[in-house]
Amino acid sequence: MVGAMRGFSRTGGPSTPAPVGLAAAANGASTLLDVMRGLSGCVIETVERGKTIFFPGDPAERVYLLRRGAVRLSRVYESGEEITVALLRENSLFGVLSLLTGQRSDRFYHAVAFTRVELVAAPAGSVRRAIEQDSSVGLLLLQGLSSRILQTETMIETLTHRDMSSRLVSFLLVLCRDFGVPGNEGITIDLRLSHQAIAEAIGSTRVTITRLLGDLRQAGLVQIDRKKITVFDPVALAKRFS
Amino acid sequence: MVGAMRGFSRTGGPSTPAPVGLAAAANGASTLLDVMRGLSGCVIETVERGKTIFFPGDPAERVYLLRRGAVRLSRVYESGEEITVALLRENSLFGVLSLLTGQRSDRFYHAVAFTRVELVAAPAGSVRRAIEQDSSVGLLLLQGLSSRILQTETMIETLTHRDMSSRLVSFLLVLCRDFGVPGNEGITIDLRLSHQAIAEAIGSTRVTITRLLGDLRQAGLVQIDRKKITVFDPVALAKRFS
DNA sequence: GCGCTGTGTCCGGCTGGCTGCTGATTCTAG
DNA sequence: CTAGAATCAGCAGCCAGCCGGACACAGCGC
Repeated sequence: MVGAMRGFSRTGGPSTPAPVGLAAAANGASTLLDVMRGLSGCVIETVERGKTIFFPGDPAERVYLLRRGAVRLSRVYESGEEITVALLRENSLFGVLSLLTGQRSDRFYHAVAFTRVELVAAPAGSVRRAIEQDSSVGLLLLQGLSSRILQTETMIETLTHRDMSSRLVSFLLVLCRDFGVPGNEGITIDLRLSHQAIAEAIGSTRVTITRLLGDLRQAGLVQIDRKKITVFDPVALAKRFS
Repeated sequence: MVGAMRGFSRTGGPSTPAPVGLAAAANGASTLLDVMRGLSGCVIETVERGKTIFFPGDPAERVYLLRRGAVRLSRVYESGEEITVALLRENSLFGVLSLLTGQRSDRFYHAVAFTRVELVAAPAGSVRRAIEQDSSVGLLLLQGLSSRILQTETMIETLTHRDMSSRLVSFLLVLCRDFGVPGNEGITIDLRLSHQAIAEAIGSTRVTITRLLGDLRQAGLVQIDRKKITVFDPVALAKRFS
């Protein structure tokens, strides 16, 4: 399994062969992206929709920053069932497992490009060194992780709703927050979502999602055009909680 | 609401009035606890079981490290319903919201001491400064947050199980990992858990939990003595997934 | 053209939520 | 230490919501 086709196209190291993580240090207002790009051993990758970024069981040696697109983190069970643990939006950090204990560890999630994706990957050791050499790096990473935690906790909130209707509504609102682009008639979720994908994210089944989405559409709350969902009025939708 | 009884007992600042976050810096092998204790403005608190640490709406200005005990992070709805977003174990970092954007923000969770709790609280600004002055601080905090993320994601996995039986089993295993103390006849979860509390954590109802726990007990998989659950054999329990 | 993936719909069956009640246990205040 | 209050646990019955499986069809890519 390890080493199977990855569908990557590497565009070499950092655009400028920066001196180990000091480039970004100079000004304090630099972004996470700048920092990551400046790391030694950093690689900028483009991954096509549906291709794997890492498999469960792969060694965890790099930290990723999602620069563009969406990534799905999922758990695969022996039964073949697959559940989505997180749908990462732009500027999310992932693969942080590698930052933990010095001892070598393996991925247990499956990371797949949910859309065409651009990401920056840096070796964990390199990240550690950069932090030691430049304190502002640590702060930026910390903020990145903090916002990941908040996102994840919102998702937990979504999942503890008892009835599927509330769960779906709550999930749609999360998606609006993370992937929504405002249009003239509401917020459009910029992802091509199949009912199956939604079901895997909120712990339901395809059929149920079809039914509930149909209800929402008939109620005039959402619109679906070629797998893209538009929420007309998030506030009105939020009232749909049981 | 803000400023209501908190049930705190503050034991002054850092035991030694350390120079702004440099104390812990000296040796690289220091712990998160050492770091936090060394921060300027840091406060060590003891909170009794059931007392609130922060309310939703309180200003988010401090970062907490849970030194001893368990903390429940929950969301309170207008309906009066309350769901548990996280059950934090020892050495968990929380209140990280305050690290984010420089602009002032407010808590949206309710943090309650689930057991008698000892915690270290430091102002966000102080944490930021410490990171800038001592790079090793950033790394430690990062590792703390990383492990929080992994915990949270495990919880998401638990919550996406469709049938309540699997969900409960999965949750019990999480609790064993986080709060389990090995005994001569299995692993005992060192928390006094009411059925209601479990229900609020896994999105179910009190009655269902009662029934399912009864089933597990009758199957000889767990034992419950005065609200403390003992799992005889986690491996056997894990086979209980649908 | 064909196959694949995704959507829409129907139905039977059962899980699990809801309500109401009772006895047990724990907490608190006097 | 005890009495009363509050929380907790267990049980039963009812019913809706959701799952599982199955099938037809639409759209799209190859």
